[in-house]
Amino acid sequence: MARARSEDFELNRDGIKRAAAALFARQGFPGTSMADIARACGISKPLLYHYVDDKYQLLLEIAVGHVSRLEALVGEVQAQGLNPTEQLRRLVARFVQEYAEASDDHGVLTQDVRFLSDADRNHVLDIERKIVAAFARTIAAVRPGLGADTLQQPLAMLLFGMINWMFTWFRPDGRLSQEQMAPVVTDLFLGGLDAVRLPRSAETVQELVASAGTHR
Amino acid sequence: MARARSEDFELNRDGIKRAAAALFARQGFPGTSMADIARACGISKPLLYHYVDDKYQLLLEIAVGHVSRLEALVGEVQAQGLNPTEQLRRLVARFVQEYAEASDDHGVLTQDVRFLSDADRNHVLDIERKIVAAFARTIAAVRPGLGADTLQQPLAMLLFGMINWMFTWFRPDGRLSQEQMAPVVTDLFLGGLDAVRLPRSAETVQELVASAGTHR
DNA sequence: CCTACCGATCGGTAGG
DNA sequence: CCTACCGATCGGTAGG
Repeated sequence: MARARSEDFELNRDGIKRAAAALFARQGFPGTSMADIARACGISKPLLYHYVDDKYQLLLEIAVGHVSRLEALVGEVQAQGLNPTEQLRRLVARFVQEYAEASDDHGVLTQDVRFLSDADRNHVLDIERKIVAAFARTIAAVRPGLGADTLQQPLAMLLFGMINWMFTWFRPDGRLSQEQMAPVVTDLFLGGLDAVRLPRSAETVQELVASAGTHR
Repeated sequence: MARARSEDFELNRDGIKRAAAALFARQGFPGTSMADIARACGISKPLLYHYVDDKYQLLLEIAVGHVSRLEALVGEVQAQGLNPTEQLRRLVARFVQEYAEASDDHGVLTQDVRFLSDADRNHVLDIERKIVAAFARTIAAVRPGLGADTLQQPLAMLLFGMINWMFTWFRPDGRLSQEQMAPVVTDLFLGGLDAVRLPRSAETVQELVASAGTHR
């Protein structure tokens, strides 16, 4: 029966993608050979090529798959109708959880997107930009007024910095779990939001320097 | 005269290291060939090997050089005798400045340390740990009491997350300069520090779950 | 005529 | 400071 075989094909294909993601995350895309991936799966290289067209396709599917799940996650949280603060808290918690569950995919996304073609990379970056924009809108709703167009995007990136960077140092066997770290991140961010002041624009700084010069 | 040639040798060597850092940062260590580096320097591959022993040596010197400059930076700031808050503000400002000036070295340090040998990587990580410990002590001095041993290290890593991640998205030609972003980061972090609560320890959570189970 | 799968090797290029 | 090369390994595919 053709259907049973097809199921195995997809199952094996998923296993290969998971093995490839683990190796890409550890060794980088150029540092990983198809022979490495085949060895990790316990199959021959020709059999590996039975399941995937080439090495590049693996990278593309891992990156697009992960970023698409993150995009879906944003939609789920938005659909819950929470107030801005609770929505941000929920977004951070869900992202930390997803990163922890798909840490290899996360590593590939943050390290190896540069090896995609321009078109494919832009596709991934477009989805990432949508996600950042959703975070930025939630941040603007939490603290309206303060430099909405200037600061909300950089603030969203600082928040992503904390949670993205977490998975370069975080050890699951440490004293704190991901579930415990997520609220620490959100508390720190929400608490600090009120302390942030809109900096002078670069142009204003230059004007001040210029006018200070005339007073010499 | 041998001395004149030696000066040129070191100058050329520095140029090669800067070119290599730019390529490693862009393409990764395994994705960069010695031919790439020679081409970027406008020299032949054999001449490149006149200046450096091998590809690995370039990676090691770039990583150790950068992390050593960061360590020296910490010492400089500590020697200024500032109060904890001002010391943290100064540390962040100087690190952001150093990252901006040595963005290629920074990219290599954050992406390619994994390709060092165990011994060399541990040497680099030891210096990094000293730097993180210095930040953690300053944070503990700013906000004493709250989970000193449990949270100060993770909080330092969250701070590093914000400034390390900055250089994956920051564009120098954008609306905000590094000089403007540094105080935003520090304000956000210092302002949020008071909002952070010590989470229940993992053990306590497990005890609660276990005792909740007995009440069913 | 299909798939699943092997040992061996292809044309090119890596670091040296 | 060049061309010319090496042992090995790369991503990908041949025949069977």
